[in-house]
Amino acid sequence: MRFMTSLRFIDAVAREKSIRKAAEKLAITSTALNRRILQIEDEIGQPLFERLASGVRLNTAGELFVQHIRTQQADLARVQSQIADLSGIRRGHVRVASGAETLRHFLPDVIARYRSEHNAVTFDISRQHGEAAEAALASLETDLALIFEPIRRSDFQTIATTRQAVYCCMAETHELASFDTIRLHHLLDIPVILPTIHSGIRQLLNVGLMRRNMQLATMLETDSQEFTQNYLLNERVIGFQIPIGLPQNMANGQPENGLIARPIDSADVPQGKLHIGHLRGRVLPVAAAKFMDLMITELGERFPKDLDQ
Amino acid sequence: MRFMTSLRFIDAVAREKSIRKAAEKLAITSTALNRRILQIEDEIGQPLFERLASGVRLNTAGELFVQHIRTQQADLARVQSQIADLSGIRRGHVRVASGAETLRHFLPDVIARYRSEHNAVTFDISRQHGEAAEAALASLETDLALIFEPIRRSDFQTIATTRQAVYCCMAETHELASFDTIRLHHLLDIPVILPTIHSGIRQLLNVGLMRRNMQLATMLETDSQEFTQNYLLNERVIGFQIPIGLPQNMANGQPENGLIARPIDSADVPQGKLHIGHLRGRVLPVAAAKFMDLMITELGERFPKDLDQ
DNA sequence: GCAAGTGGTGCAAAAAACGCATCGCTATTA
DNA sequence: TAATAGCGATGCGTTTTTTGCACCACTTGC
Repeated sequence: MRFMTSLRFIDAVAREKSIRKAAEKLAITSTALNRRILQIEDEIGQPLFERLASGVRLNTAGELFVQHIRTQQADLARVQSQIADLSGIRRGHVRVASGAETLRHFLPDVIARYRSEHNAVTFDISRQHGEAAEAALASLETDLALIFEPIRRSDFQTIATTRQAVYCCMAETHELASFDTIRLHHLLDIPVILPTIHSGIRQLLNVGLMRRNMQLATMLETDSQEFTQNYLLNERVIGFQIPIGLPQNMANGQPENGLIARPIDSADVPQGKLHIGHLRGRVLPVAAAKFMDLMITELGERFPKDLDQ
Repeated sequence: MRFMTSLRFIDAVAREKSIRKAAEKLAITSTALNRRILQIEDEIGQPLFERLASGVRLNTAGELFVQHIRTQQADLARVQSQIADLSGIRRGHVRVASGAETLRHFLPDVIARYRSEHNAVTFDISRQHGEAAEAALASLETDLALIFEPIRRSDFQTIATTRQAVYCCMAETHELASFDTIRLHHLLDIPVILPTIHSGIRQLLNVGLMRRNMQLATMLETDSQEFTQNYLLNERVIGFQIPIGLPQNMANGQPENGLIARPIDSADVPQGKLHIGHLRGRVLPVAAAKFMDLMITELGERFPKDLDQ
């Protein structure tokens, strides 16, 4: 899109906060980039950047203008997507921001299912905790977000939610594997691996622990699910997960690969909601909108009783 | 705005339905314009226009793209307006579509009042009946519309209304000038000048006449208020107007320049509403938003009892 | 006080846009 | 049916714009 070039350049400079750095990324010389910016500023009638010794920074006018550029880019993408949709083949690009929970099973499954019908559509999946995902929606860096509790910003528009209880994961030989439901007091003195405070799971656990004035024997804190799952096989520790992050068999209580999952009683730790949504007021590109529909369908199939639309 | 050139050109071709005609308006050769369009179509990956022997016409993709261009232009205007507003001087351009009623006294007064404070703001005032004004809002050719009954489209967002009774205008020597309020049956066999069917006044009159199963002695039908006002001095005919279209003295029942106005009893002809509004969902440029505020203020001063917000 | 950054500028080369002349096509008109 | 007028598309030489190089003026950090 030739007519977008100058605008893309300004966006890049705003992100890099430096003309020379942006020029390098854009594979042109800093002088050409500099002059494009001066030209736009001249046309606007006011500077968009403050010049600092260490680079540049958007001024108020620049903030307004860059916001315009980003909404404009997003709208152009939507229009292109709709136009591509006219010609039969669904073409397009979908950007999803999500917490780690959905990355292992849910998103791969849904994307495979979607691409089996529309293989011209491409994806960007970025792993981000809730707050960052909401910011990415607002700056139009992503189209859709999956956020597991809590929703912070009012400009996040939830399209569907599904209730998810917190599960304990452990080796199938673990002493707690014999319970159908885990109570918090069962976990006293049992070493646990906790997700970091950015995770909704951790925040729900904290609510339950505060209520009971309890503390867990935290042996390790990590954002890595891969680490947690693998470590559980080596030691008699407990990890935490929500059903959507588990293989379907494990979510149903059966063991898999030596691991087993058991829900925590919802009287001890409240259930949370996984939100699927987008930026309020945005019209999504066709591909993104259809992909969201499919995610909701898939959620309905996996958790028929717990889906809210 | 150099980066908008290609987009403006496409918009122009879409409006003219001809590359050569658009080129003439844009003061370039048809060949240059033709190549810009081919280039954009190439970048989009699909044609935007159907080529006919008599010119070009937007195809479906083109409709989508041109709609994008227009919203983009409107949003850019808003951003420019906000940026200009940052530097203290309010600068900008306001486009108003209105029926004839407000053109004689109300709009000139309000614009003069506005420009006495913000003389860098410029205006486009286009006279259009309700339906066309709503279409102009939807295609982003105008920012604000003043429409006197009825509102047809659901994407028109009313911000304020004021009730307006239909008045009879006549020479002050006219036999009906002695009544404080005119009843429809007074008008039997008295020659009248009617506004055309596009006018809200005409439509309200029709409602009253239908109810009473009456017909007026229509001597002439015209959209021109200038004609009507001047003709009333020459013959014993009646014209129709709403208060906002009258000098304030006449609206208060006093004669002016040999003419006088008397309201029709609202039991005979229902009162109508003058709507001030814009396209639903649009964020107006600063100048337009402030101008709308001032119009509403002015309405409140002129018709303190009849304003709804 | 020097080195390593930054954004800005003069000038020549490269690239893009433009205007002219002309083609091929279609609908209208004689 | 043949001539004509109007349309968009294209080849080519010219003009305008954009780019890259070399360099300046300036600030920051050591």
